[in-house]
Amino acid sequence: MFRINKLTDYAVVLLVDMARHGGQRSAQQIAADTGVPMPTVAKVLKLLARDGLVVSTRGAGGGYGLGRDALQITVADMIQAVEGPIALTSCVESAEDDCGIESLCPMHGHWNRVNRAVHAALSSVTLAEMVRDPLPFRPPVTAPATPPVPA
Amino acid sequence: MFRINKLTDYAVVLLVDMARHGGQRSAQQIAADTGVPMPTVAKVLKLLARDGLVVSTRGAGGGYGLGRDALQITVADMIQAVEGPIALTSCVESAEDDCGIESLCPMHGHWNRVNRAVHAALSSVTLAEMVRDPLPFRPPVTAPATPPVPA
DNA sequence: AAAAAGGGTACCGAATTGGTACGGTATTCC
DNA sequence: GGAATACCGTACCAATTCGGTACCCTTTTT
Repeated sequence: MFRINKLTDYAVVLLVDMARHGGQRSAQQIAADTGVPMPTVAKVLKLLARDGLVVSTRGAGGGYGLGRDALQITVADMIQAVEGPIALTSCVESAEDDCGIESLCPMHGHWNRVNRAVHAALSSVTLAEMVRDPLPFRPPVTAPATPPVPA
Repeated sequence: MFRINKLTDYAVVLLVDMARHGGQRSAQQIAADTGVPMPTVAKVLKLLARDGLVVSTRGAGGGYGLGRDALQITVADMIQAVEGPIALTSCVESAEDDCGIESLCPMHGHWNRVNRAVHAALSSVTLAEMVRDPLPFRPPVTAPATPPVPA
């Protein structure tokens, strides 16, 4: 697991489509263009608009456009807009949860460190990069340099 | 969101506890020590054992011990052991899912790039580091350098 | 005013997750 | 050699979360 929401995946699809076309386009156009069902498009775009990643124009002839340059929109931004603050554990962000277990909490300083590293990684890829080149597609990383230890 | 499983959080707690004590200890001891309910401890330790992060000894006087040096166990290892391969989207790992939507799939080369960055970040923190210093605890990163765009 | 287009809320079904229970197997000690 | 200890494995249930849809309102243009 450890995967992003489907909605976030949609968000990327929509944003890339918008970046490719440029200007204002209606949610319906975008939906027809990407194949994502219209109600879902509306939902995602609204989330993105809340964080300023896209801007909306109401009324006839309105629609959505990118809120800022594609170079200024990172994957971290998208994930945050759709899924809320990037926090790997419940307590990192605001400590509103009391974690239940005592011996668990002293750990969160470390999670914070990990969290920062992940956030940096996610901020390193921009929408502009995704729009550019089609896809290099290198082999996945699912089997990294940690071979199982023989018993 | 974008957070790890509770079970993964437990895994860290258990591993840190084991690293602190060293040697073989029974699941019950570890459970009593950490406050994590016994059945859950057993479940998590079994997952960790499957990937070689811990080794088990059966029978009376048996128990669990670290499978390798704490320096060789990374956060990425733990997450993978508990939650399966680290893949941000469904299709990155094995392409068994057909993604449903056509225009979505050309995106996964990029997700792969992001995935690799995240994996590197998670591999950069080891169990040994988590066992060491109590906690520096710096401010969270939930509000990064991307201010909302004024309408 | 009427039509077009986004805004917002609420709700429901489905999938995942967290947690528990139960019986089985291996090893040690008496 | 039997009993106690401790891990092994599967299956199951409850609860939370997620994805998706429907409905109605507000704004703007023609």
